Amino acid sequence: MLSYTEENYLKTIYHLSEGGQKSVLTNEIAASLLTKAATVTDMIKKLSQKEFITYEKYYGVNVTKKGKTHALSIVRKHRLWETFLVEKLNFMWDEVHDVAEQLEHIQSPLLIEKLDEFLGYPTADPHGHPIPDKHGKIKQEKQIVLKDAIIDKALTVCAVRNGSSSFLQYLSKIGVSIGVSLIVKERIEFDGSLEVSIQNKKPQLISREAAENILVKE
Amino acid sequence: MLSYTEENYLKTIYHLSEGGQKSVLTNEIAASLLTKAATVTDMIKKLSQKEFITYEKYYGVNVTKKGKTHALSIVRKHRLWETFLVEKLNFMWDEVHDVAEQLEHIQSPLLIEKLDEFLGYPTADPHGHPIPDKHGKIKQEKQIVLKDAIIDKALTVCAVRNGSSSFLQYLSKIGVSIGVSLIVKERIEFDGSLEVSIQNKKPQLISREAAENILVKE
DNA sequence: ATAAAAGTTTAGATTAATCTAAAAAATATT
DNA sequence: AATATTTTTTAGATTAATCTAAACTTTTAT
Ligand SMILES: [Mn+2]
Ligand SMILES: [Mn+2]
Ligand SMILES: [Mn+2]
Ligand SMILES: [Mn+2]
Repeated sequence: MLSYTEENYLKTIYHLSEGGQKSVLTNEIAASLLTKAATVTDMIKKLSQKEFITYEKYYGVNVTKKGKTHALSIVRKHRLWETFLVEKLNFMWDEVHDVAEQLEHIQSPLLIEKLDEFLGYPTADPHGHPIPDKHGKIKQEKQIVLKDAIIDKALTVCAVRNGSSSFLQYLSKIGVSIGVSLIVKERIEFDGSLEVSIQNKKPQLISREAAENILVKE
Repeated sequence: MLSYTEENYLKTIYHLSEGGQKSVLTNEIAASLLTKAATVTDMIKKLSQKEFITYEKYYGVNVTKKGKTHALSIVRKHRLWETFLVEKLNFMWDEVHDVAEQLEHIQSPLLIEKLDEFLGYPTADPHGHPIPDKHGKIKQEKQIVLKDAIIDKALTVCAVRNGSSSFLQYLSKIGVSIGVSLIVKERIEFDGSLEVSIQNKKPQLISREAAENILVKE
């Protein structure tokens, strides 16, 4: 139905549209995919012609119902594969993204059904991101950005917003992973960094930058 | 290094060159890949330019050392994935080929290392085909085509030569799978079909066509 | 309200993979 | 040995994905 490349564009557009209801702009897509605006314009035309997105010239694109369904199936595959790599093959959580980027394009509904079953129908991937079920339904927990958390309240890490190796390796180093308990002890006015106790250990500083990329629940 | 398409051509050329030492001809490749001779000629030029094969105009191609190494790594991936699908995800042996055809192109040496370990370093895939190790070494058992087997000798099925669903489903139906014991009771002169006892049960007829596609050992 | 800047689209090329039809070479047949 | 047949290659198109440069629209700043 869609080529490998078209799928990557659709998934990216879907992710850029998540949350806000503004249209997704050509340059945003180009930046995400490390490609050029002219290339994006061409692809946009193709995807809108196929009715995965709607497109208003100069004003950006929106994902259609059909587009969202397909995008969610790609996201589902990506996250199930990431889960497989970590749970079954003992990958580190910072090693899985690039491989899943390829595996998400494998076409076989039976494979995904059976993989899901083999993994015990997981609802979140190794980064805490929700895995859509086979109908595209996402079980979303209420989560807060660590940066905005209340002082002295017991929190649990539930996801990361950034899947880069450097960030994930940094988190591993300071002892942060999904499910770990945190308490914010102090917010430093000057640079927005936080003093955080991880698993009730001696508080340590986490930069504002990092705190913006850690999601927690109460 | 090689595109998805180039890998498919290289693997096909490698398989066509297995056994014999004759050059592989343009039309053979075209037939295997359901493509046209003109397309094959172009691809041959590309692969020989990259030194995966040598090419003598009008006389066909041969796989180089470098080409064989790469082809074996694709075959290794294909067969490891097939093994995974059957052993871990409970696919039937006739359902795995098309998915493995896609999975064999995933690029990640780490993934294959870990998959191999997860599967316990298997030496044969669900069809009895040998899985090259990470150095490309194949552990090949001596095997006989059932058609040529000696009458009344105890045999064990070790591989199939044809991976088509229809053939594999037929085999499942008559109770033939890898490891099953067979005894050829009689060879029918007229059409070359064989009367075979499967797992010591009442002998039944197997066509010459089928007997040419079953490999056994003593 | 203009003019400048920023963002987007169009025009024109390029590369990979494919095809059909024509030309060329090798093989088989008389 | 000459001719016919088969096989292979070349020539010329097409489609997908990409790029640069130029043209056009929208937004921002004077
Ligand atoms: Mn991808
Ligand atoms: Mn993830
Ligand atoms: Mn393949
Ligand atoms: Mn196989």
